[in-house]
Amino acid sequence: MRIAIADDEELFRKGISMLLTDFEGVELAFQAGNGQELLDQLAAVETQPDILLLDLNMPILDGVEAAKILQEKYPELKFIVLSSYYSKAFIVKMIELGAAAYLVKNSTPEDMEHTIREVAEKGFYYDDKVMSVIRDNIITKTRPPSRVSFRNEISNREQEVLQLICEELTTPEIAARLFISPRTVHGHRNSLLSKLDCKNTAGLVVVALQEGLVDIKRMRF
Amino acid sequence: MRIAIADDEELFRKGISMLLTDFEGVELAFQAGNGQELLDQLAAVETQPDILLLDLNMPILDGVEAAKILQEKYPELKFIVLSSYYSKAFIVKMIELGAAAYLVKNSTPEDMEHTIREVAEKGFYYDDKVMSVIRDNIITKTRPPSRVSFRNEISNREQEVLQLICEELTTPEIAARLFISPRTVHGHRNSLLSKLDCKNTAGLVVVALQEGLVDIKRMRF
DNA sequence: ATGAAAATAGGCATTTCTACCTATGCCTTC
DNA sequence: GAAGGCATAGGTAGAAATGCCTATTTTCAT
Repeated sequence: MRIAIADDEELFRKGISMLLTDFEGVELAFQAGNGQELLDQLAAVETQPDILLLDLNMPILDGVEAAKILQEKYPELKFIVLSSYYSKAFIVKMIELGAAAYLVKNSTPEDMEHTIREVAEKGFYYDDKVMSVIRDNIITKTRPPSRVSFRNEISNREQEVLQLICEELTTPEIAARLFISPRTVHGHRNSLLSKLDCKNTAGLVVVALQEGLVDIKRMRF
Repeated sequence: MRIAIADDEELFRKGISMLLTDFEGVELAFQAGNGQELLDQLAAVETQPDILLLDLNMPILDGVEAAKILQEKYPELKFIVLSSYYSKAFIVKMIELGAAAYLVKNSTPEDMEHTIREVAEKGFYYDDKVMSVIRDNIITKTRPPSRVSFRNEISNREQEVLQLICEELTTPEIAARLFISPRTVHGHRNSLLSKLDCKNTAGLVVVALQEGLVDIKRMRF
């Protein structure tokens, strides 16, 4: 089984390489320090690696962008995403881009070997944490806006206003859409800022998207 | 742990009941022969069951319809879908409706016990087959809209400004952070609005998050 | 070295946002 | 029936954002 590594940290790459050599039947295909190098190497080698360990944080061409290209040009290549943290947004994004697994960097070597072997055998491997994120994502995405965390705290009207803010409407536009006074929209916006503990509109949108408080289907894309 | 069963076949229900009594710490809450009976029983009992085994094929009110109502009225109730076949469409549908697990009827008692225990402990359990269906569904659902990446269009400085906007900084704050004039930040912000085709800050944040143009790790949560 | 793009910065005008207030009518819950 | 939450709406201010201009310097590639 040939494994390639794409990570910007030299030391990390070397460390992983050492670990991989200890694994039965595993061979290092090549290493890359950024997404561009990775693509260059993939284009250069004659036999493609079976599995790629792909770091999210890389200069020049990062993991997300690299994954988009991989999905297009090398759909057969199974890649395991390496990241420092469990980030909801990244997990979802990378799974959507075809990631075979999502491995946090402070996992044990045993975790890594297990992940690699599962990916080799079944084509993918999602641990409990990742599955949980995926499940949340499926359920909240299809059951439009309905969630527990902040969902309990904000009122229906506030949610409507939040939705429209995320759809790039200004206060007067929202007022017109909801047939209420702009001042009322102000009030709801202020409640949202307070309840969601934000400093400005940007914060509201971040929280709304991260917490699934709005219906993404109604938005751009 | 109290478990309820909803299945139209008397013999199957009895058989499952017998099996359940063999499991450590498991107690039968009640049985129902169709969806309507299930809802009646749920409304009647004083203490809700912890887990529900829900058959898909039932007369009067089938599993799918029952699940919709369960999701609405008893969102806390974890239900395990029982079905005769692995059907992609059903798996996807039921997971969307909040199913905690999908168990085919010719599984072994050990499989069933394992599923029940995992659901009790983690809140859900998807076996390899189910996971595979979910994965296919996610990837194919999100692949079509292959839109252009904005990554290449925005400059480094613009990306930095975008990042800080998403971190809820105002223009003067961003200017101070980057040691440049607020007017320059204005310029970058305007370029972003233009390049990303947005109407306001809210739009910028939406695009930034959806397209992964910013480092989520540096943000709230 | 010439042109293109990026980064820098400003003027001016308007709109929008945010932060303090107050206040009323309508529900539901206790 | 009192209390509290919600939706409604307004006053006043100042801060921020947005639009539409111009202009310089740097940087990079042809």
